[in-house]
Amino acid sequence: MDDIYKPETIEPRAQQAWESSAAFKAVEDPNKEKFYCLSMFPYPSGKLHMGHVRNYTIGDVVARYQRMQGKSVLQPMGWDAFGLPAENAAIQNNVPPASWTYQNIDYMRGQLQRLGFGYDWSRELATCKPEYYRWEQWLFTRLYEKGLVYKKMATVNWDPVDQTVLANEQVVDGRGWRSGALVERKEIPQWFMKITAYADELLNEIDNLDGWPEAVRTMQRNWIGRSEGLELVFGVEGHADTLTVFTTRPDTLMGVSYVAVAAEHPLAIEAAQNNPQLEAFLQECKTTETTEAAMETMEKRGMDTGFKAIHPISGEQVPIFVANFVLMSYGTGAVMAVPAHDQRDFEFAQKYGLPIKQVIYPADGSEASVSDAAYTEKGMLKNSAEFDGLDFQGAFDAIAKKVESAGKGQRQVNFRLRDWGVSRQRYWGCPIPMINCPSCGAVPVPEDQLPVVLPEDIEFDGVGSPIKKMREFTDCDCPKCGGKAERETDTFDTFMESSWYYARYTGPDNDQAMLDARANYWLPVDQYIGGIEHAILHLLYSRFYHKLMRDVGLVNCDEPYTNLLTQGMVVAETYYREQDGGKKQWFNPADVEVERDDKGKIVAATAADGAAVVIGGIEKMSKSKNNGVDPQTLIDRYGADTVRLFTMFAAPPDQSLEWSDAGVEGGYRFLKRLWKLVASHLAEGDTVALDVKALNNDQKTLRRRTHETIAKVSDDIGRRYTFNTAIAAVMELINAISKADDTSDQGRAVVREALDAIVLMLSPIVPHVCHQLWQELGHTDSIVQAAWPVADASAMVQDSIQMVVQVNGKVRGKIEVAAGAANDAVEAAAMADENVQRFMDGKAVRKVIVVPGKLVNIVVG
RNA sequence: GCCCGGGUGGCGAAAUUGGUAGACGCAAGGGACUUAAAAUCCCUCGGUGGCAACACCGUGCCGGUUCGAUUCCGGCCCCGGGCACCA
Repeated sequence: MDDIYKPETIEPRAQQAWESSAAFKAVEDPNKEKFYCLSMFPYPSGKLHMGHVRNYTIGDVVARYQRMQGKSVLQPMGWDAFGLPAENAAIQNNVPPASWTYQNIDYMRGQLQRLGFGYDWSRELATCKPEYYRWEQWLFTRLYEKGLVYKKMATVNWDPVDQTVLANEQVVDGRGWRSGALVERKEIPQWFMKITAYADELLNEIDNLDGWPEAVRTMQRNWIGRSEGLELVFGVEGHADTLTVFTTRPDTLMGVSYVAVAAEHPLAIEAAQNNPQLEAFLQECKTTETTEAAMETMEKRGMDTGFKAIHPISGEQVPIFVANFVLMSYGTGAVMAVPAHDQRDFEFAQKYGLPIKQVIYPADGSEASVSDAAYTEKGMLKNSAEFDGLDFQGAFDAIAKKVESAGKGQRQVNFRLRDWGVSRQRYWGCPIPMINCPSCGAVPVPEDQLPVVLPEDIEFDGVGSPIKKMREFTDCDCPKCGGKAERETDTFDTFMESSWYYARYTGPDNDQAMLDARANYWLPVDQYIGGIEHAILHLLYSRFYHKLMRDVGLVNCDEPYTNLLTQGMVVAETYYREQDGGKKQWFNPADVEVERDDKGKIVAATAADGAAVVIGGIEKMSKSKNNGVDPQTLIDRYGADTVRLFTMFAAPPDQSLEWSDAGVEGGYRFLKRLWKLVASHLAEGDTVALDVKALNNDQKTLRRRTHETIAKVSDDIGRRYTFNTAIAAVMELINAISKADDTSDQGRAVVREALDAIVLMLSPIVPHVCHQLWQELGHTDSIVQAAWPVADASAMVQDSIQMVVQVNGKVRGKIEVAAGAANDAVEAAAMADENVQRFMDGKAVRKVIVVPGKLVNIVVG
């Protein structure tokens, strides 16, 4: 055996062995337990970043571990290939988005292979291929027939200079990122999927997802946001129209002092016709960003329309205001305001001199002022006419009954969750398979005309999607009436593709159907692994999609992912320089020199040109912030195993990982030690068979540590997913072996048993070096298929154990007692300890707590 | 602003169910080997005091529950993620 660790030799050799034996080919074997291990597929942005390496290493460790448990494993990989960055790159490099994407896929596939991940590459898919997205189009037309798809007006960011729709990411401080123009809100017709029709099921089944992190389940529950309330109809004085609002606090109804409507609301527009000031305000409202964060943090402003709303119970007239925080496309475009009991309404009322009428008081009769802030607790009603004295629920019921019988409202369950807008006015996406006919309206593309193929050979200038002007794409005949019609040129939200790819991996070669029987062998995914940033949107959309596919008969389970591991982000420091016009130029950490204070904190930074850059704070590694660390450099230098080892050792998987180059070297050193340990053991010649009855105490101790380590590592990898502590445990065992200097036959046999176990336990994490070491240790099977080691309980029995003795909760001594010693014997031994005696100091013993096997606490005083 | 996480040595972290705070590793310092360097090996390594034994302090901050709190509860500060068109 070569006594020097040479990853550059052993890694390609191991990979060839796996490839030629088709080691990771997934087989639908009905006689084996299946395990579907899935990592979130990457967007092919150019090259792998550390977040990918981390994600895919975790997945590969889990998949290899499960294979060693004897299961039939599916671990696939593919490409989330549609998206905005391809369009940006197309403009920058003057290359069509398709060829840019395909080049990136080729490069990144090579990187994944270089890292030795055990994927079944025969199942690889790319979402930008018609063979993939045709089924998405097919499902969409089925859902249209089922009434789960509809079109309505919705708000977008409009760049008035470029005459194009912008993504939220393309709006920087309220301006278009390319034109710099003030971005406006615009309402355009868009396609929606009725995710709200599944809101109840999506919410209720969260209770069953006990393999998911509690944080994600809570976030999803809050996002869906079920609330029970009342829909109320306000009349409008001198007007035929009415205003409908929803409230979860009908008990405060008698405290309503105004109603607020969106700037796009018909009443607002009507009022503005003879009011230039109001018209100017409506125009201003159009320039607020549409993100919820922007809406919630901006200054709340409004203006009186002059219209009066008629209270559904009192008949009192209250002013109707236009408010910049009400959006036409969310809910009914109107809200009722109770300044005394809602903080936002309170601030608005103070600003515009509107009445603040308190109608809720603490039930215990104490005082609650509304002069400085709203009183938002539930309590008892006053100043509410016939409802005085009722509590929240009593008032809710009474008011509901009253408005229902008057036909002015009804009880309603409302969800925060809104229907999913899937239209995007962009080129590089899946064409929406609909046709707009002047006489028939929207008509789905018939199945025999699918797929609607996105033209890939196009000129791309970045101002609008090129297919919108492409007559050969848009011109078509109406499938219904045969007349001239126009094809839809919007494309799907890219979340559509990522919502069902996990299912397509089970049968990616099927050109007759979206899914087949293989889906029901593999699904649901047993372990899904991906970034915490996907905790809500992607995971909720794909849960929704799974139910859609179930309800058209394609899958027979209810949820797509049984267990979920949300890995923390790989974060790094950001550096930038502000340019003219407020744009930021981002610098990669690799190109920045930093100055640290004596505590190691970064205090100043300079770029390669020697001039200072601004320290932008630690953020998720991303292309837009240019703070990614290129894993390729490390792979080239140390090999795949070192990179895999370090990413798994540096932090537990669900925690965010702050990148630092230091530490990788330590991983490399560890692998060299491991290699040398095996090499020097083998150099001493053959070992005899282990005879557990012939072991001396030291040999027993080392063997006990081996089996304790097996137990711990199995638990850490199989149950806890704390790979960092698993690696630490193996390191401790290796340190123990290195210290042992026992050249006797049985001494060497104990070491041999430990080495076999170590190589097996490390093989999911550092598979290349373990593949080689396994062979060197004389095994003829491939370690990929080898069985995971099992801890021998009889080897872990201990005769005596150490216990801690505390006096008043502070450690004052340690005692050695027989395992399983009785409490009073332990207590007596604790009292006898010299240092313990010193601290008891003749004081009265008030209490003694014995925690068997752990500690004794003597309370004196 | 709202929802969800996190905060422990110089650094990454460990402590799994309320029971020895700092395992394992990195960096640093000292030593061995070497003509030298690299590599490797050994030792030290939370702070303060002490020759030492040992003592006191210490898990973002303030308070509480408990024999005992990094862990549970209340309040606050800071950092990260998400907020529906980045993926």
